[in-house]
Amino acid sequence: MPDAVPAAPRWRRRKTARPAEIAAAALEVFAERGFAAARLEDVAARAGVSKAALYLYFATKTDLFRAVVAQAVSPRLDQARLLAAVEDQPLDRIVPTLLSLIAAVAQGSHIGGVAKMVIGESRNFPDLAQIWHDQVVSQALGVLTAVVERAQARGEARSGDARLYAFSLVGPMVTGILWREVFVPVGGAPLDLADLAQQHARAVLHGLVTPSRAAA
Amino acid sequence: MPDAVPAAPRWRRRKTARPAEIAAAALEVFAERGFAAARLEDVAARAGVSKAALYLYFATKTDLFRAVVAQAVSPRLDQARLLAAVEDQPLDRIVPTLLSLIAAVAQGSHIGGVAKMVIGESRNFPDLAQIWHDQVVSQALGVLTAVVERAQARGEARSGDARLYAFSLVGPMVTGILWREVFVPVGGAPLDLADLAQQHARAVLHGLVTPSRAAA
DNA sequence: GCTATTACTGACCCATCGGTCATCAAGGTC
DNA sequence: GACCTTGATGACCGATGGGTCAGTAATAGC
Repeated sequence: MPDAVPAAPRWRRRKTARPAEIAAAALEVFAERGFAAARLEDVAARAGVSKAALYLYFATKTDLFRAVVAQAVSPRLDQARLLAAVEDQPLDRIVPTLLSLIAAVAQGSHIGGVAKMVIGESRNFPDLAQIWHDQVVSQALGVLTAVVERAQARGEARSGDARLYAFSLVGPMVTGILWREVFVPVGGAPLDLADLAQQHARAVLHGLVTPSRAAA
Repeated sequence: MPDAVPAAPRWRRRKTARPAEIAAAALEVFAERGFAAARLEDVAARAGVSKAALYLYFATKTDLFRAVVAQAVSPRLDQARLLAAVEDQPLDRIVPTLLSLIAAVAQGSHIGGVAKMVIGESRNFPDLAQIWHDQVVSQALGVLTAVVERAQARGEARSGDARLYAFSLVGPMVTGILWREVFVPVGGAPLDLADLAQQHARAVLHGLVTPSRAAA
């Protein structure tokens, strides 16, 4: 035999890369199984690392969970602020834009999975539900409420509770996102969020009832 | 001392009453903690029975879970059929009725909790998500889709994908129910489902944009 | 009352999984 | 190339909680 082949080392030291990799793996596992049912062994395996290595970067399973949610939240925050910036356009121009953006964000991220997980574990981790509420849901709802109020002030939108109207606007998107997350994997009919955004925007803005018959 | 007081027996034999009581207790615990984090000991305690007694009526924790969901589902099924019966009224009469009914049902039952639990455990118990889909969500969505299609056939509703319109109709209610379940306990602003039903009905039917400006 | 039946319990077993630790080896430094 | 720091590991511990079972006491039948 020739000189021993310099076999690939059994592992490498990658202090900076690890945390993000672990958090990403954890996101997947938590989103699939929920917090309680997720096994750290699985997270470790998916991150290509031993279970003990997790504890070099995260003190407890709960801390890891928090980190994962926080990581999933912060990029969305920026997006929410971006939304807020667009505000001063007529209602029937801004609403389709906002809803389409929600659709796009939902498709290009793991928000659905995180939402599912936060919903499922909300009683066990109230502080997490709170973070999610304060930093994501409440923000988004606030932006929409403000948009509606502004439109009302301009006499452009029907009077009524602006916050409830915000529910009218996002509700179908939220439901659609959860639908895809929960029911499509078990045989539910697929759902195109972009189509939903488009059509729902038209519906809430101008009404489902055909104009000829409308009589508020 | 006089004759021994005939102390209340330490427990009673109540073969027929137990299963329902256990299922009710389990509903509460599962809805609070989710499946994995729920302890059978807690279920037993809340049912006023020992843990071992659970196994006289349910073979495994999973079976108990199934029973709970099934029990929560079947009454709703009837309600769904009832909905379907009302169908042939003008859209702007039937929609407020349906949405208000959803609000009432949500307030008078544990549907919210069950939904939360099914969402959270959907990957761990796909068959449960399926049951819930087939027997509740899909039914309800079907009723709404049919209502919309009928209205479209009468030229009463705007054209478009009837199923997506069904999302436009229920989405805000679903979101509201989850809001109450998840965020209100951690400081989210309270939400009146009846108000939401009322106002949302007006919004989707006749449009958020003030009639004078409307121009589909 | 006496007995047979069985609903119910308390104490136990043991698999799973979060968390720890002694040890190893990658790789920077001189 | 020798040494040291430290990222990483595998084998382990202990608690938790699902599930079991021999025994106990409520009650139906006579």
